[in-house]
Amino acid sequence: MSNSRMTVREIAKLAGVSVATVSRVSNGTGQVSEEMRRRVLEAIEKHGYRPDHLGRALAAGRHGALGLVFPGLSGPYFTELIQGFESEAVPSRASVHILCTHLRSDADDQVLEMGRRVDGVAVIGGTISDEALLRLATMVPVVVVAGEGPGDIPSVRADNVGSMRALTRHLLADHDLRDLVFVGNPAGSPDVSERWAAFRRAHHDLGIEPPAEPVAVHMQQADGVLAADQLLCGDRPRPAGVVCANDEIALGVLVGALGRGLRVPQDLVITGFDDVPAAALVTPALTTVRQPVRELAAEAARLILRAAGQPGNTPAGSLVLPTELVLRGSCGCPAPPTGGTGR
Amino acid sequence: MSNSRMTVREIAKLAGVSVATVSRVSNGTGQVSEEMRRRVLEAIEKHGYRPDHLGRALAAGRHGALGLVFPGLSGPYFTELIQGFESEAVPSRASVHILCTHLRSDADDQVLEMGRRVDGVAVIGGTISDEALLRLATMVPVVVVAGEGPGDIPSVRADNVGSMRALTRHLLADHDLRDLVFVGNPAGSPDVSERWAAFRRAHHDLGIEPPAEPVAVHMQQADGVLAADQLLCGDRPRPAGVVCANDEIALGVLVGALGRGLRVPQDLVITGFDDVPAAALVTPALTTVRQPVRELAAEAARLILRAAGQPGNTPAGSLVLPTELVLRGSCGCPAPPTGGTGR
DNA sequence: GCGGTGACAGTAACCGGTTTCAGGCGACCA
DNA sequence: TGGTCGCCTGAAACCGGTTACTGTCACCGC
Repeated sequence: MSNSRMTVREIAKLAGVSVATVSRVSNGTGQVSEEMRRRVLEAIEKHGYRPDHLGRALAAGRHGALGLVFPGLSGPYFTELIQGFESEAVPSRASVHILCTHLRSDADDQVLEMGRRVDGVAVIGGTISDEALLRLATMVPVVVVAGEGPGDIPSVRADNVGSMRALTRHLLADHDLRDLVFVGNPAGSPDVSERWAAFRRAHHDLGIEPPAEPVAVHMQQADGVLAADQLLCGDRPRPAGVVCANDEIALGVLVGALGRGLRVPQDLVITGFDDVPAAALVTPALTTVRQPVRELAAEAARLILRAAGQPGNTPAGSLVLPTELVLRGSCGCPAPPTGGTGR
Repeated sequence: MSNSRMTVREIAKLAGVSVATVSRVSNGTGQVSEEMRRRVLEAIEKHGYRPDHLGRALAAGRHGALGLVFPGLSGPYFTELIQGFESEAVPSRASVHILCTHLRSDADDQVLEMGRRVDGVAVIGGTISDEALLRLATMVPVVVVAGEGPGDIPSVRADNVGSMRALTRHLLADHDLRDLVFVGNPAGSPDVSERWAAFRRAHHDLGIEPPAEPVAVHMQQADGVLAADQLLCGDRPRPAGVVCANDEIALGVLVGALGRGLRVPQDLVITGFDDVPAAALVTPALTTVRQPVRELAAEAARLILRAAGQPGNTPAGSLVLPTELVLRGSCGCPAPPTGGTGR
């Protein structure tokens, strides 16, 4: 195998056949005699020929690629998302292009540029403007993940409302807690926005006045530690429970609380959202909501692949995947049977 | 703007000019009279024409894309890596293809396939076989990140040895600790392998016998919790210090230790590696080694872009970025001035 | 008036594949 | 022996851009 900068025409010449035959052999399409096939394969093998993706894609009118757009990478949620998406795309021989719009002002343009390089795009909710989303959708199939798209752009998301409402109700009714705070920034993502709304709703359901404002922080563990600083430091009365927008924040709050010598759940109840691996393992184990993140992304990839495969370019309707309330020790529920992993 | 499935030739016909003129206008190259330019721009605007990336790339003989290959996504380290890489690629109008080989048996093939779709690839050390790496390098410029490549494949990595040796020496000599354990799997990645070797080396430097085996776990927080279970649970004598292969493991161990009522650093010293944001914020703050992960990845992207820009396809030599020992409370050093963030 | 020059536009080749279509050829049948 | 049919092969068109090259025309100086 020499240089791989061989073209069909060169291989054809070397094998003494036509380019059509080389193409047929390398794709396994059409009828080719044994003798021809042997000659072609020999030449291909000898020179390490591999057809160029660009030529192939151009002829096929298909890029063989999917795009994934997200605001920024933070924590297990996004890594799960990426892996779920990727694991669905790769077996379909589609490569995965990522675009991380994080704080970039020209995000919309970059997304549109991506639209010319892939066969379909999954956009995490709240990442780009509705206008850009709509324009993108005129170019390629688009799916919004964890959020809702404008127009009839389909979406794939988890059931935030049901579980968060159940979780909050559990704290308020079953554990008879008052003075809950919500940690997370509703303006930061559609998911958090829904969770905050459901948190308030659960209060109203029971005729309890919810807090007026959330503790608006970002979504990483460090932000949870900061929130703990803010909530537990000195002067203000300590809340009875901290309902966090995700597990990472919750783990940060947990570390902050334990580091201050507080006992969880006796002195402070903490809950998360996502059920990341660490949630089951910390002491006390974290009460949270299990969300099928990987599946969510895989479903998005499937939708796009299906739509890209058809001429009609129309991804089918939206999808809401179920979530599951996971009660563990950090809300005051008895810890599971033994200190088992629960993984 | 109607459908974007317009071609140069259609636009040319609509504007009453030749394709060459359309191309010149849309690229801003060559000389075009004001009148022609106006007509073309009008047609482009009216029909929402955007040149197809495939045709362009084919003509240019360049994909306009870089690849990034990693074993699996876990934690802040990889998210930083991706973001660093991406933030360098995007301004150069290169899209980023990712490939997550995680447990896939056909990883080598998939990497070679990627080699036909991009202008260059960065591979995280220890992700694919040396053979695949060498073949990949015959197709496109390749850089190994956090590890060493076979042959003359260039690499970009952080100085693991110097800092880990200094850190271990600090624990042994300055804090006079014995019975240190190392948590991390040297076989899992070149980075950990170097850190484990440096940990042992520091022992030998001082004539102290290092532990024969590391506590081999993966690199996530949950794995740290598991390691804590294993190390602190009951029967065996508790080690004096736990040197972790990264901060996530360390945070897991910390949570595990605090959850058991141990005091850190009085009862147990814990150190990490990476200096993730949470490291400075937990109580006690984590002694660790700061590693410029984002810069590492950005440097890799720059190397590849440079090599891809030249015909010679030869990325220049390797690069070792400096790291920095960060002493905080978890090793027994006095906590920094106040509880400040140190971020 | 003529040759030279510079600005601009268009034709056609090219990038590297796939695929249509037409034709050659042997087998088989009447 | 002539006619069909089916299998195989190759020439050429095509995918959607870019660009080398050719040509036209106006304007300039001598």
